[in-house]
Formats: sequence, C-alpha cells, structure tokens
Amino acid sequence: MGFVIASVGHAAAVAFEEALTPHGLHPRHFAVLKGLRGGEAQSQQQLAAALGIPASRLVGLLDLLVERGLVERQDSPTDRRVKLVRLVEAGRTALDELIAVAGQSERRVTAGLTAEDKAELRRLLGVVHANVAAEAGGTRTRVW
Amino acid sequence: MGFVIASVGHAAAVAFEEALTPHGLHPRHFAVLKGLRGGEAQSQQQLAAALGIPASRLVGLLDLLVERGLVERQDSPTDRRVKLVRLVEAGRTALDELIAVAGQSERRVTAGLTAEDKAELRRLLGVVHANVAAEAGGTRTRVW
DNA sequence: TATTGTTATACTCTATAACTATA
DNA sequence: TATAGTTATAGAGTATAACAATA
Repeated sequence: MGFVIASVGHAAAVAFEEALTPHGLHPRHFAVLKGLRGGEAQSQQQLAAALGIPASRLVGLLDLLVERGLVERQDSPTDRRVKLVRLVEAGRTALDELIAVAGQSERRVTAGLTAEDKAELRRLLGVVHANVAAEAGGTRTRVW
Repeated sequence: MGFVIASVGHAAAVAFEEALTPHGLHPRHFAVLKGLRGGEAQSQQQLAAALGIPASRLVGLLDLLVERGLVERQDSPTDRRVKLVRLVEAGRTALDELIAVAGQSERRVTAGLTAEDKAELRRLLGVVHANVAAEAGGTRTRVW
C-alpha cells in the first residue's frame, strides 16, 4: 500500500511536471510564484525560509523567473544588502495560467472519481498523512 | 490533490527507507532481493531487465548484497560471460525479515484505517493510477 | 560482430562553505 | 561581527559510453 501511494504520487508529480514543461517551468518555479502570490515584496531570505529551501537554491529559481519577466528584484530602500522580490503583472497572469494548468492536470488525475470519491480519498490520505507525519518526526518531507 | 498524493507518497517512501536503515539496506536492495525471490538463478541482464534498471546500476547493488552474504554470483556452466545470481539461504531469511519490516511500516502508515477504508483507498488509488499511467504513456515511472 | 559484466565518464541536483557588500 | 545575496565547491545519484572477456 505504501508503495502504491508512493508510486501513484510520483506519477502524479511527473504528470504535473510534464504539464508545466510547455511553459518552460518546473514545479519548483510554480512553488516560488505561489510563495509570492500575496503580493507583498519580501526578501529572498524570507521567501527561502517560507519555502523551506536554502537561500542559495532560491537564487537560480528567481534568476529564471526574472529573466522571464515574471518577477522583479528591487533594492530595499532601508537595507542595501537586501533585495525585495515580488510578482510583476506578467507574473501574476502567468501564475493564474499555471494554476489553471494545475487544475487541468488535477482533473485528469482524478478523472472517473465522483465528488464523494474525491472527498473520501482526501479523508483517507489525510489519515495516512497524519500517520507518516507522526512517524517522520522532524524530518523534512518536501516533495520538490 | 495530486500534490497531496505525491507528498504522502514521498513521506511513505521515506518512512520505509528509514525502517530499512537499521538493516543497512535501501529500498533498492529490497527490490533486488524480491526480484530474486523465485529462487531460480538468473543472469544480471535478466534481473536488470526485470527490475527495469540499467545492468550497470545493478552491479553495485549486487556487490553489497554479495558482501553481506545474502546473494551469490556463480559462473554459468554454459556461457562463461554470464554470472548467474541467486539468493543464498541467509538472503532468503533476510528477505523474510525485510518483508516483515515492510509489513510493520505498512501497518504504521495505515494505522487508524478500517479494512473497508483500506479497500476503498486501494480502489481509489487504482483509478488514479490508471489515469496517470494513461497520461504518462510510455514514460518510465519507477519510484526507486 | 554481438553480448556479458564491469568500470569510466559525464551530467544533474543539491547542500554547505566561501565570498562581497553592506550593516 | 553579523547578515544579505551570490558563487564556488563538493557530494550523491544516475545514465551512457567505453572496456575486456567470451560467444
């Protein structure tokens, strides 16, 4: 059972990754964009901490998003070491599109399931999630 | 939902991996041992193909299992290029233990679920699995 | 020539450790 | 001294290509 969940989960992740490929992005970038969704500019340190990744790893992800014109880095007016990062208008549009892509991928993944099925699946996975979370203790369980 | 499945699946995989750690093995080795469960000696090529991994990758996995005295390589009597691989008695014992470990991990993961819950979860995951399998086309979806 | 097991090479991904510029 | 962003370094993991022995 654990293997089945892991296998299906992996396949679902791959499916989403492939759905993002035409957009030239990876789920990681999607996660970064979602982290900026609020709209308030934040430092890279803050964002990295919120995403649970090293700041050094965020650099490259932001580089691509900036290059694509989805995100902008601006110097902090109060601390010249800090760069404030935020979504630009095109980034907000792109994020909306990517959310739609995620929704489509979601519908393909859950095709053939009734609303009750989905609710039940969510409930059952919730139980399993609680079990494995308790098991893992403080272990990081980021997927991307 | 796809994210939830992926996340839970990843956590379940990590949990199993950790359950195997005290035994000094990785899920990959468990998979290799299971591939040899039948008892018939097979060539490394056959085994690698059955596991869906490159033969070059199997070498290191077998090296460790041989070093542990769980598996033996013997020269083929009919083809001197071939090495026939099979479980040794200690390997069979170890495999039984590891299967028990997997069962314990399984029970922890599914704690709090009734038999009906488990059956339902299996059914729902089966549907999702069929969906993502169809999606993936020929894409490999090995987990380990 | 082709195939078996093996080793070497190259590539990806990642975390940690430097590094610079500020504070 | 300490912190921000960045870059460099090093390690794990893996697939592919090369290799020697044999068919």
